[in-house]
Amino acid sequence: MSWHPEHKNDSRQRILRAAGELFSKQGFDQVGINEVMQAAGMTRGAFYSHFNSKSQLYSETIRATAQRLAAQESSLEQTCQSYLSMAHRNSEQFQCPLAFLISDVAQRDELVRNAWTETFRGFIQLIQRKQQNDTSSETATNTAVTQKALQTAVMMIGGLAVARALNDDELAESLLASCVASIQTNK
Amino acid sequence: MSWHPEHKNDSRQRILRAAGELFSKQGFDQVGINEVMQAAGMTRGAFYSHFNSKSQLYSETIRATAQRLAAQESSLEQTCQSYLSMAHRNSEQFQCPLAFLISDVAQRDELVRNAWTETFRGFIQLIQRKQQNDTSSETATNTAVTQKALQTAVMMIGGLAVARALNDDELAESLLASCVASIQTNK
DNA sequence: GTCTATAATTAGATAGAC
DNA sequence: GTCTATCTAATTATAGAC
Repeated sequence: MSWHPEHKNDSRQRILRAAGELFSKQGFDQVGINEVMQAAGMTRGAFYSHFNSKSQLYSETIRATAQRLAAQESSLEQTCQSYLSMAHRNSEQFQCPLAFLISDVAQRDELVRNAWTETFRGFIQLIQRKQQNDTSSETATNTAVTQKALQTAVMMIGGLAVARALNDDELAESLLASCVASIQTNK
Repeated sequence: MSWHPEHKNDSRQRILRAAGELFSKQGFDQVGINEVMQAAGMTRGAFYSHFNSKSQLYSETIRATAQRLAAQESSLEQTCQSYLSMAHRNSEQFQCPLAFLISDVAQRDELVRNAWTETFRGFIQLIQRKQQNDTSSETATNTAVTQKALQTAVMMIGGLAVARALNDDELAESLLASCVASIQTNK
């Protein structure tokens, strides 16, 4: 079973995917290494030949999940609507770690917080690129562009995080719609 | 020491205050009952004559902390600026549970999620009252007023939560400023 | 009402066989 | 590289003395 050099990387990717889903759904502390490894089709003992610690798994999970999500290219309007949707809020897979782990991350070590912060920076750059595509020729200053991107990012990440915390589907749905409207007005 | 009928309530309030600070700072799972009780000046065994479970403590902590914060009356502009400040982000006390526990809450039981959701509803009503005080005579529809309040709430809660997650003080500070500007423009 | 002592469970991490 | 077995430490919750 361990003959091919690809095998180790396959196992690693399975672990990262399983961790991405479980951490987003249940939070870092409530998910054990045992649970992650079983979801990845292995047992506890195999974990430490892939990662040094549970904390390292966390930081790499944030980066890997975000990369997977950023790979989907589309306009700002399309991105916002699918990001701020009930489908994303209720999804078992493909949840954005910036929103689903936002308050969880603040309590962790430097490794994890750096991963989240750098992922956020990438998110801002992505939004800036999309906003510049929408408005063809632009006279706005650099700081104004950055400020608008920060506002859009907060509305997206914050809106999804609030919708996820709310125990009321109707309220969550109208809140998400209000966030989409806010971004389109501010465009 | 347990002669006065006020004594039990005093102990309870000390537990709720200690839990409010510790949960916001470190998250629910990373704080033990032992730690909470020591911060409140008691030992582990006394906990269960005040609360039935750790989860019940969590839900009551959210309500109690939010009530304490909502007691401060001021204009929307003042409220936003102190809410979206580095002082609030870095505070050891008086952190808003809506922001500091936002992704933590989504994973908990009904008791906790109901407490957060009802606190959020109170927050929306508070914002609506303040927004109506600012604009004297208003022709806006009810749904438009609610939508604006939801957007303001997401910008406040989301902005503070993102600033707290960021491992970069400068970026956090300019992000908070962008959120304040967004709310003032949308007013 | 608060204490000390303890029960019962679970976690992250390591050791060594294959 | 993955397995089983185990170490050590921490947790929530309970029992019973004062």
